Amino acid sequence: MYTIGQISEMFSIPVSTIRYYDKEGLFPDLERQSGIRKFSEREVEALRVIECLKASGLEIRDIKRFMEWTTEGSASYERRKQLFETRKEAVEEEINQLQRTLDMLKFKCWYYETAIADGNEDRIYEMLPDRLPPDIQKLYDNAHH
Amino acid sequence: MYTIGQISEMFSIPVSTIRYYDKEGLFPDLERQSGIRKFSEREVEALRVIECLKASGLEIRDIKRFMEWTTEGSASYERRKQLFETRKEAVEEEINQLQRTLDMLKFKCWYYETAIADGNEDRIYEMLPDRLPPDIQKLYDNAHH
DNA sequence: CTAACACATAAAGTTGACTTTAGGTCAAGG
DNA sequence: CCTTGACCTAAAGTCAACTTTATGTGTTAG
Repeated sequence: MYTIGQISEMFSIPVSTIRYYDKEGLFPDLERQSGIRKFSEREVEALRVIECLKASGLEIRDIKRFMEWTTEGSASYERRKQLFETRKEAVEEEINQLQRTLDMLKFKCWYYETAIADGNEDRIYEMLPDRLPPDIQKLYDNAHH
Repeated sequence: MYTIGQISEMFSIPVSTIRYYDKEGLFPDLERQSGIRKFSEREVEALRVIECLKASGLEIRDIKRFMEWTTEGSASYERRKQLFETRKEAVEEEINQLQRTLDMLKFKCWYYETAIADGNEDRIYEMLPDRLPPDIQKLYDNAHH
């Protein structure tokens, strides 16, 4: 059993944020001893799931819905699985998007390295849009539509 | 030359958002003809950069600073390159983080597939925390610190 | 005994990135 | 001529996710 302060330490999350999560219903079965929250391993795992679902782009109110499902036992296995499948696809798409962003950033790094070496952007303009060095051309094409 | 409506179409961004970007100073040299904004290829490329920097996690006020640098010509090449290098590292870190999130999600998908097959979570609890199938163990370990 | 801590609440405030609203100009079509 | 549609502005409103503030309780250390 942990206090809110210990959980805060453990996850490097402010105490106020954990109280906020509790207020929003993210710990449906959290116990209390004379008003004081007592966090068990169940809540520790819940917080890991909260961080995961948050990182996947889910909003607090939807995380709350999920946490309510966990109190229904085996009746909600299918819904819970569906949620994780959907989140998995969303994160895969997000990673793809970031990969394209990364290609644009790499292109811009090359762009300014070249501009610094030349003192101007003239030579780059002559190479644009389809006479760039092969590896750079790939980045450029991937990033520009 | 494009009107704000054409740019809105081109990028699938609301007109109000483009006006907001302009108000925030993201198009430092935007021309106007009797009050009406005229977007050139320069602004089209600027908007591509805005989307890229936004996706990299940069805030509007910092994107504004970058756009001001572009009006300084070759004097700011070094600063601009530095910014893209930093953003590149931030996005690489973000992708790593999302990869760990993805491993957690894949683990949870397996978890509920197994729970659905068994009708309960008993067998999973017996495998936790270090007797999981090898490929699943990898996901679990990667996701749990 | 009292001061310092860790805990608690309710309610108000903050932040960033938009979006909406209310009002106005101007050119073209029926 | 008058309505429609695309443009304009300034200012207020929205939303999610916290954070801060003001106030209070209960236990422990000097």
